[in-house]
Amino acid sequence: MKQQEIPTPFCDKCSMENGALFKYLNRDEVDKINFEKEFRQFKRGEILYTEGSRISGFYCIHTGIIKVFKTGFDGKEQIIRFAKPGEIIAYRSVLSNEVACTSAKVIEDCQVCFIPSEILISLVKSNSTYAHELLKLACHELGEANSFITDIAQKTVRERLAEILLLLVHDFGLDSQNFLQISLTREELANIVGTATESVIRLLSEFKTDKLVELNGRKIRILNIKGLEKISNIFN
Amino acid sequence: MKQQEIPTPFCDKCSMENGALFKYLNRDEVDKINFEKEFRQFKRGEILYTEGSRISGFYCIHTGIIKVFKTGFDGKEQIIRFAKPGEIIAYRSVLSNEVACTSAKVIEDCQVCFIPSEILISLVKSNSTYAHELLKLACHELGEANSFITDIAQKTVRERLAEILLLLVHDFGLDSQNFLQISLTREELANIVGTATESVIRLLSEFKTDKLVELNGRKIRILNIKGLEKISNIFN
DNA sequence: CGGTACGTTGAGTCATATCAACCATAGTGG
DNA sequence: CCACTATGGTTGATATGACTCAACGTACCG
Repeated sequence: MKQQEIPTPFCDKCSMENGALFKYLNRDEVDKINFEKEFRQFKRGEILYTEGSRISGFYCIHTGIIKVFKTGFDGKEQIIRFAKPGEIIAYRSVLSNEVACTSAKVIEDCQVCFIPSEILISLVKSNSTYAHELLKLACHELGEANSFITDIAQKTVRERLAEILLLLVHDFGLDSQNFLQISLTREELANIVGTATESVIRLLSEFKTDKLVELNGRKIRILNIKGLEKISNIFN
Repeated sequence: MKQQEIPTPFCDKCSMENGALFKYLNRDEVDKINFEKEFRQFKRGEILYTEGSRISGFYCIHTGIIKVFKTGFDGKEQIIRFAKPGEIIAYRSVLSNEVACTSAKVIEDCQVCFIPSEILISLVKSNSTYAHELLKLACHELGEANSFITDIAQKTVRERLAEILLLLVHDFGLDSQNFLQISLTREELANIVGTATESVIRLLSEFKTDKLVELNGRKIRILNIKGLEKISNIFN
């Protein structure tokens, strides 16, 4: 009953256009996914899966934003990445057949499709172009992880914060008034940068005095991209 | 001529046994690799490839140890991982078709096989089991990268150094007298941990006073694994 | 024998974490 | 409707881990 209230998203459309990953599937394969997939909705704060659990499928994001994070030994979150519409999460665990190495929590209410592991595995086996695309995706993420490691190991908190702001601009964009199109708590920002909440607050307000950003609670307006680039030492 | 002086390694043997990756290939595929591959030798300090360059193939390590690292914007190395016999490097760039995001430098004299990109790509296309294994490898490395990010972001240098020592024990083992089977400069250790050389020196000598290790130049003798585990807060 | 690379130690500095207090906001329940 | 509580944001004071700089020791190498 409930399923009729919620219009099931045009997943084949979503798949073919949004997610670069699905455009290599043929009609039959897309039909199979559409048949097997399960549509789900989550609200901010809800958890899709947690670190250490065994995963029975992966998620394709239709709307909303999800944060993927690890929990350090003292309980502090380290945000690894964000997933937005068109992207998939949990595929790492499915493909490596390991337990989840991260947890996933909703940042902005989302609609997702849950697709059973076997589908992904069978696609890898039957569609070599698709397998290659998945490899590209995984290898690309690996490259990004390597950069992130180097940054955290070598840059100051100040540099990293500037860099993360730019990364968020790149990934989520700005609205017509240059407000960042993703809204995070200071704590979440700290958990990306890998620092304390108070440090983020202090540095943000420094950026504000330097006319690099404007602050309105969680709304961050980006005033000077060049300035942030300079601070972040972004070009390697 | 020179090639006759150096006995070409039994790469199909090496391939089938050492490298988990190659055991999924059939006779024809192994033959093709053996035909196309190029045997190469490098001495400590030599460079196999550098960050930013386009890669025309990947390397399979037969003997020796190679460090894979990124160069930070101030020229400081961040070691991402070590590659040892049976492992492959540079596959990330080949598969993602991106320029190298790391450099590779010899730590211990090595013999490697260089295998052209096309071979790897064609294997991915023709052998789905192999593609799946590569995916597992990449996804597994991704999981390790995520852990490393969390560690660097949250743990102290002291904790990380202890953890790295344990990781080296795990990956390279101890000899009969409990000496670590890989020899690194203090600077290299620092470049894994993500700290300054002096900090590594100071912490190592603290570990020594605490009877956790014994130091003999680059030879490190591990005396108390449990103690190091305790310091490293290793169990997440 | 001088040169080069590596290792060690000490002293001083600074960025960042920690601790604590306080304010703002919104949701809850009596 | 108002106190109540929880959550998040901010600021200040203080502590300290880790970096930097500098000097010096050591070992190997041609």
